[in-house]
Amino acid sequence: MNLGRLNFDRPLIHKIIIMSPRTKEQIEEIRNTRINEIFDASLELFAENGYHRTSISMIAKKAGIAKGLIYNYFKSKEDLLTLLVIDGFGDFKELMISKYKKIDSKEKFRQLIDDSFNLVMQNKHHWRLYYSLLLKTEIMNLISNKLYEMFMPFMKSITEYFIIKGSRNPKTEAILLFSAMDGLCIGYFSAPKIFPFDEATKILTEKFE
Amino acid sequence: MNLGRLNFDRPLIHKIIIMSPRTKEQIEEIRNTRINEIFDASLELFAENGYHRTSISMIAKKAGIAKGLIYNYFKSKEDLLTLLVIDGFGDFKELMISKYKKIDSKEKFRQLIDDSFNLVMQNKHHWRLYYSLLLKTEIMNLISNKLYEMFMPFMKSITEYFIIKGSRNPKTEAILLFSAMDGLCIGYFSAPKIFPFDEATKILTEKFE
Amino acid sequence: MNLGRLNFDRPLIHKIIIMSPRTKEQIEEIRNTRINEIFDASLELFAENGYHRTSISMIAKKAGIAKGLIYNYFKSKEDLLTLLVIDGFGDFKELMISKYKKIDSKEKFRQLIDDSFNLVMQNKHHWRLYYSLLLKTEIMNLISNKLYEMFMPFMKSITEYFIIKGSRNPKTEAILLFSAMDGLCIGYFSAPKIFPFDEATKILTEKFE
Amino acid sequence: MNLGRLNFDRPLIHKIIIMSPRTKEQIEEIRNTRINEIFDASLELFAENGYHRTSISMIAKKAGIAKGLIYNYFKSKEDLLTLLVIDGFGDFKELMISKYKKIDSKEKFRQLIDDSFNLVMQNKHHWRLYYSLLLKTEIMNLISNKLYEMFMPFMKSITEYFIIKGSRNPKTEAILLFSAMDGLCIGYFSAPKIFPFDEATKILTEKFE
DNA sequence: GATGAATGAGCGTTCATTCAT
DNA sequence: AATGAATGAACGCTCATTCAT
Repeated sequence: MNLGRLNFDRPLIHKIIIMSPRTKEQIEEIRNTRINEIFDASLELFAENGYHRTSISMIAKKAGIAKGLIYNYFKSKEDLLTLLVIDGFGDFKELMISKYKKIDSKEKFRQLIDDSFNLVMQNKHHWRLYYSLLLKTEIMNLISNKLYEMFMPFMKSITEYFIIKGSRNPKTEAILLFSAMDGLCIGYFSAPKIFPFDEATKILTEKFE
Repeated sequence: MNLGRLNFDRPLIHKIIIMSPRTKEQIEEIRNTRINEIFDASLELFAENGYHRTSISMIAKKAGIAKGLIYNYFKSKEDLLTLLVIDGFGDFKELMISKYKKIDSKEKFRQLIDDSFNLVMQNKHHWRLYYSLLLKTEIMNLISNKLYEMFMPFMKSITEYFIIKGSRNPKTEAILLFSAMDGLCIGYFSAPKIFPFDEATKILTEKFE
Repeated sequence: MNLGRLNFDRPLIHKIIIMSPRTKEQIEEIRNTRINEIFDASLELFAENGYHRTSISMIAKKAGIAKGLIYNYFKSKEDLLTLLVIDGFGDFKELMISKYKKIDSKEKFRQLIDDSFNLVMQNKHHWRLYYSLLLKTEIMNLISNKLYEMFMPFMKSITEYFIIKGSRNPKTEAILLFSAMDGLCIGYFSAPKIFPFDEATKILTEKFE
Repeated sequence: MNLGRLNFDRPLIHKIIIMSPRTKEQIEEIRNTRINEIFDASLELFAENGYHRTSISMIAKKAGIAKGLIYNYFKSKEDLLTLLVIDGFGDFKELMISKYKKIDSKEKFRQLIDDSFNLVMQNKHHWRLYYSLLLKTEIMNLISNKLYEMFMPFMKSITEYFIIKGSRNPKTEAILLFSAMDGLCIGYFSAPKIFPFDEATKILTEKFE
């Protein structure tokens, strides 16, 4: 036996099977999926029961995850709420920017009102939640900046339309229209089965166009 | 007899008190006073902090009574809430019955709208609370009968006025007006310092009168 | 039948058996009893397991009460801890004030040291707890004022004794003595079965007297 | 052959990576580096916030590694703690063995005390941590053997010195000195800004030399 | 070796409600 | 009628630890 032929310092060449950690992209994808699952579960529960009567446990159960995981993605229940609300305005914001920067005809005005109400009806959970928070000062303070950013384009376009129309007080008339639309949505959400939503929106449009 | 053996410090198991006689009326009066004290305290605290952030302890402290006593008058916190809300509509109901059974002129219509908004402004706490509950299904279910009783006279008078005016869809137009008024009030409560409430109500009246 | 003879307005005389609410004294007594029960349970558990490893549940269970009740008496777990620690210094404070305002002989100095160590041995739980907190900055900040008030008389008397003895640096020597005593106690608590506490305190006294 | 039918985007179940060969030494080196990074991060955080208020996440973040990796090197958080404490005594142990096996003069005794305190001041984080654990029975049980091994040479040398000096109870006097030193260090760590550490250590030395 | 998403037990705390007095 | 001590379920949240990758 000649041990001298063996070189113990020579690096051993292995083939090592290594479970690589997930790539950043994979993690990003997981996170997005999870966040959306949490959003979906929260939105439904908040809209159904209200914020205070919905517990983190309920959300976790509905989303099919462990309670603690929610805190990997959101700092607190309140943080989840505000991000959820803001997230829900995405479509509205986009619509305003892409289509209604300028309203120069009665026809376009009608379309704006119509599209707005349609968006609400397509995202009922979100808008119901939003309206249920309108009088919660502490929540509104947290998202008022975002709300301003969201609704200002709408208000601006409407106001300009009323100026063109020759309104005596275009700004206030825009606020009134806005409030009336809110009132209709709230009325609808308060009693969806019996509220004559479509007819009422039609009359509203006629009164302001 | 050895009085020394009697322990006068021994606690009395029951204290039997011979009450100064109270008539049923006196008792009723005490109850009403207490209930109003509890209502006042609750209303203020609910308006300030919201329902969930107001505890029974806080209400008791503010009303100057013991926690347990509240349960002599109300079955539960929710029961207190619903009775409180209903109680606050008293003025509105009375006004509708006494003054606006029949609206037969533009002038009277204007007065109705004006008086309604004034009532809201005079009982801000109550109306703020009411609006904050509008989308809480479980609360609304409990008081919907009372609400119907309260608002139906108003709706009826308005609808009749719109019929007289020749509206194509008087009932829906009444609902729209009603919703718009709610929207204005909610808008006002949401941002009382900057909301152009008086101007907006004026324009609203003009649009519907 | 002559109903006219009945006076329905005449107040009805009842004997009403009323369960009177507890008197203030009774309540005060209950509260003191409860507080002491909580103190006893906490002291033992904190001394045994440390502050962080002792949960409010454990304290409640040991005290034989419901978890929530602890919060009727203490604002928080930290509040309980600080009040508990301060409470435990009562004897020491009293001893210093009543007996050791002035130390004018070697004999009295010996007695002071002896009495101090005896107090520690008589309230082992308290002193063990205190020493276990010495390096917890956030706790010490909360009670440092009380500690100052507690130990200053001791330090003052000792310092004066060292001045009389002609020490070059009486204040620092007092601090050294104080620290050495702490060191002995900590050493004892760290290994009570094998630490030669009595012999060590004797030598300590000889070195400083 | 139809390559088009192969889905190259299909995620690989395992990624088999052929590692560049690593010698055992290299692996060992990596491990030591990691362990020291974890030690450094832990020591600082424990000293800053205490053991219970420092989470594994915080340590991982500070050490710049992933949470899970810590469990490759330590069985548990408590395991990390004990190994960290023991590791920190290295200098002290070495000093005792190399320089103070025999103390045969007042001069050398003074040097020992001085060097000991200097070591503490040079490794404040470590010693503060050690003292904060002195009364945690469950931790001390885990490291008592190591502590014995660490401090016994010190105790032995001191005891022998006191024997030479003709002390009546050299062993207990050594324990007393040891405890007093601990007391001084704890006093210093408890209030580093105002504690007269240097003066106190000088007086201590004089009393025992 | 390295990652960080995921778990779930357990924490301190709150509070509507009960009940002996 | 009135008191407030007492309860205990439930809450939001933390974190040591695991494990698929």
